[in-house]
Amino acid sequence: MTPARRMGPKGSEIWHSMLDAAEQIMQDQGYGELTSRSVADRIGVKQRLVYYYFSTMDELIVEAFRRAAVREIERLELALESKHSIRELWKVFIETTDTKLVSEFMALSNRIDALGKEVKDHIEKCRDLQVTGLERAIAAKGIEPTISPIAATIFANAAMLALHHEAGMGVTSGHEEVLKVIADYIDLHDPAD
Amino acid sequence: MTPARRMGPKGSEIWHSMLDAAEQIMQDQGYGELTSRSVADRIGVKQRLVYYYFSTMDELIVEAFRRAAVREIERLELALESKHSIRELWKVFIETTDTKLVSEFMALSNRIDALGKEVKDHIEKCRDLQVTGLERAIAAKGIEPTISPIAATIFANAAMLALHHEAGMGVTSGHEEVLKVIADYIDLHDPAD
DNA sequence: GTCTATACACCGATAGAC
DNA sequence: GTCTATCGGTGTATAGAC
Repeated sequence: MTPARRMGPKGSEIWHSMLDAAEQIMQDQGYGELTSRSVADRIGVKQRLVYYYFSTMDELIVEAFRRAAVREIERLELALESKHSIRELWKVFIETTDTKLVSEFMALSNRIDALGKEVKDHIEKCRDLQVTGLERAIAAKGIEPTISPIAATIFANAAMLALHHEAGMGVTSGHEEVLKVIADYIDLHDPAD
Repeated sequence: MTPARRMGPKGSEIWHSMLDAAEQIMQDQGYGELTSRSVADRIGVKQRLVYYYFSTMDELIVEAFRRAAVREIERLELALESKHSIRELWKVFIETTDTKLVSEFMALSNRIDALGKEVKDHIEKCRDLQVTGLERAIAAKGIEPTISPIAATIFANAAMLALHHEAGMGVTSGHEEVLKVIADYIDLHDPAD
């Protein structure tokens, strides 16, 4: 056994700022530009320090995902407690999900096995929360759902990702129509008081 | 003006095989592994030759996308001529679209401007063909559509991308339900004889 | 058309001083 | 904790021989 390299504390201020930098780089330039040097440059330290806080770049990436995933679950759980949970769950996704970051992590998960596992777990956790919220709301209002809660969840999330993606490229045809379908679905299953 | 470097002919056999290699590398390993060396290795030539056929790697990537896009348009146009055009259009997407490749090109389009333009044009072209086919089929059968053709097109494509992605990661919950919703939509708007 | 050889930049990761 | 310095590897791209 080679002795473990001396390492910095998880959760410290600089640890967080490195993950912040990593997120920003992936958003702005894609994972191809995410390197120990680009992270260090962005927060004004030397490259060597990145390897004091993370043993490999892959580990940094996995930690960045894990932190972002925890945040998203917290937002979803908060929305679930709301009176208008369907509306709030949808707002969490449409307003706070960073679709660019999502794509980068999904692409990376193909070549970093540890990340693939994290991503899979996270998707399943999110889906459970959303479906549970939808089912509960439907049961409470005593409405017959037009399509199954799980299918509705998948359609809504997939469409939102696509719309964000396309908008980022300058394509917007049909977007209004899609949002209207979703809004109608919400109005039907979670009517305002 | 620096004189243009001597270049190999577009469309030659080896030109195509280089683009084939590029596609395969992106599918298997992601665009991070797409390099002049990996392309050359895969077809058994030396790295230098890639720069005889393409002036930069970005150009190779754009050409790879352009070739794939032309193929997809051809498949869609063929499907449009069919009697059951909705069914056939859907089959083109679900059976022949390589979603992994799509994601890679979409990610790349954020940092290669020339590619971004190509991708935007292609999305719009595909959407037009699909929507036209759907509208025509609906008019021919004299049916009142449940949701607008363009929204249906976007939902279906987005859902298919998401399902493929998730399946690739081992997530399959809710997939059957989504496919059933789409199948029902098709049955309703494009009934078999 | 295809090759050898090479320039130069940048990557991940480590040794070890302060 | 943060640094300087450095290794070996690999990337893009070019010069120029055959």
